Amino acid sequence: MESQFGDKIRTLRELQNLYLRQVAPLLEMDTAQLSKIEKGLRQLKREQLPILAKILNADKTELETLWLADQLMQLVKDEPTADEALKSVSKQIRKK
Amino acid sequence: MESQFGDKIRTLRELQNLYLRQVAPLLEMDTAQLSKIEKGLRQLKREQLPILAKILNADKTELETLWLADQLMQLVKDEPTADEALKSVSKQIRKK
DNA sequence: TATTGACTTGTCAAATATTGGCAAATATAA
DNA sequence: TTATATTTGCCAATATTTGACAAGTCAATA
Repeated sequence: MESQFGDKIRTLRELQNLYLRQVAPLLEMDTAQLSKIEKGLRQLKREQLPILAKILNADKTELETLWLADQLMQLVKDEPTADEALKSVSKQIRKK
Repeated sequence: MESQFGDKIRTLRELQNLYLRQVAPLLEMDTAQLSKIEKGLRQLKREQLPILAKILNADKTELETLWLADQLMQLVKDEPTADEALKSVSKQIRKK
């Protein structure tokens, strides 16, 4: 599982029987880019998330969560203190 | 509290009675940069962490955790799904 | 086995973002 | 005022990410 977000949007796209070439232009990119995004080799821009959610008829919040989780994972994946750091941030967030 | 990491290394530096101008060159930077790092306006490079820990006579793991937490915070701070995303990553990490 | 359509991969220049370094500004103390 | 420590603003240099295109694979099928 390379990218949870990528896997998800690929699955959703296939469920809707859409081709890359149909979706990509709606995001103003070419199929190559979207292909890479689905494989986790590139990041979708944050502001494109709602657009994609609409295209795929998906829950925006769920996609946002997966997208953010991917970003976080990238940051912590080789960090020995990942667990503690994540916990610490959760705690800080909850305080707000 | 702008930056947990910055606050911490500033405190440690002051405890050791060191000036920016004494520490900065050991990290091959000027005082302005280090000042910004302590205030959370710039990031210390990951690979400089162990060097700084040694200079400040600090626990390397603790600094790593604070440093990583700062990076994570930057990513999630305006995200409505921050909490869920953080939890999800924690779970994935634990599986490894 | 040739063609077609969908997707993937590699490359590289262009666009963005981050950093380094300097000079000037501020602050505090003597 | 002078001296020392730190901060701030600016912008060039560097690094990272992206966009665009071409060529590639793969599977279905004529």
